[in-house]
Amino acid sequence: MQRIVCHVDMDAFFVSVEELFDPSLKGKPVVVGGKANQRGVVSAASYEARKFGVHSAMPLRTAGQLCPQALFVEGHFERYREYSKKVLTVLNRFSPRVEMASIDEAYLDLTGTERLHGPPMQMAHKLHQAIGNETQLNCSLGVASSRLVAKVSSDAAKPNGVLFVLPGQEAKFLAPLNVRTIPGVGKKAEAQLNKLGIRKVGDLAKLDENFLAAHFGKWGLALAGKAKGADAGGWFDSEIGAAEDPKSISHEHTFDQDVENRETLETTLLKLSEMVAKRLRAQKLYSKTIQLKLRYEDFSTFTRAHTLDHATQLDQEVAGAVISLFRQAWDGKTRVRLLGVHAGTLQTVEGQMSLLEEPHTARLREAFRSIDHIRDKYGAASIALAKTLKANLRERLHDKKPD
DNA sequence: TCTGGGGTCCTAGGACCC
DNA sequence: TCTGGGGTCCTAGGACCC
Repeated sequence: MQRIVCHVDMDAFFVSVEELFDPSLKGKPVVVGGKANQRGVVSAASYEARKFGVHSAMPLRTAGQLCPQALFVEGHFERYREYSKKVLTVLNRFSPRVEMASIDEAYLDLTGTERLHGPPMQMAHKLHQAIGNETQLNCSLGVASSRLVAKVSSDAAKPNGVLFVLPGQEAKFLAPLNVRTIPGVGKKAEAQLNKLGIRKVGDLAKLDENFLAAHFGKWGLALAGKAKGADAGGWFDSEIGAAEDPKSISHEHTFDQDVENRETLETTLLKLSEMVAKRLRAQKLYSKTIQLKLRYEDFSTFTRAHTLDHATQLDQEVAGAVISLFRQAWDGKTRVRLLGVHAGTLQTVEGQMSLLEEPHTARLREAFRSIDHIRDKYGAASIALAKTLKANLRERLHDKKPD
């Protein structure tokens, strides 16, 4: 049976949601991400702001210079998650195989739904209309025989359009587009391909796949397939709607001003550790590898990892590992721009643990579970964990006292 | 222009084991 | 004194995506 994939991409999603909460923003240049003089980048720009050259990932200060009259607003991720769920609810009516690929885009497998919903093009228009009616948001849809081509075509359909690439027409559709439009080809890869005289997807499709494999290895081989419109291995080749467990959970923070005060830095690491551990517990996951991320004032960035002898979801164990990595990594002088805490190698059980430790950590786990509960109910300020944790850690790390 | 925060996947070297 | 081959785990860094 002919595979049919639909990619749904919300138009200027963050901006459009903000407009629903504040209709006075409509029709104006709007930048979501923060104030024009803040550290940070643009999360989303309205089409009016884009006319001035503003685009996402651009530093806010640059956006402020390009378009001083733009309205700069903070992002509200709870709102975006709420609207993302509304979109998903609509999608679920159209196919049993749906997958959110990020907060503002999704894939639907429409293969074999024809008898229920009509031909794919008709169905795509019905879906487009339903999303508009039920969320008050615009989106663009791409329909094709692979995820890859569906994604590229939803982009070509913007704004607020629907585009169907007929089976057999994939290579023809892709040929005139820049290589950069292929997902996975970023700035670096584009430059390397350009150096070889490859600019359009059509140039790529003409090449022998052995040539690409010789130049770019495994990645080049997949690229040869993508140039012809195939999902060609990797993430694109996975089945739609086969939800996978997360591979990592992390939080990071960039300071408004670079920091050299140890107290501030370590308190920040404690907060980040708490946030990470709380999410581990919420998702019933345990992490074996804890990683510190450190970025200095000159933007040089380092990571340092520690693998525990058992997987954990406890604030104290995450924080303990991260603080000790930090004390080994930081010279105590260089000003710090960013700190991050990352939990990797996630599993659903604690796994091996020494028999001596077991009863102790089981009690701790209970304690933290109730703390999470109280926090959810009364807010984070109700329990000042950071302070007590910090005192604990001082003992453990300095005096090497058993707790 | 002065660069967020949350992720995924890939590579490559070294340790260690058989 | 010269030295294989494969597998897995760990660590660090980088490209890329939204």
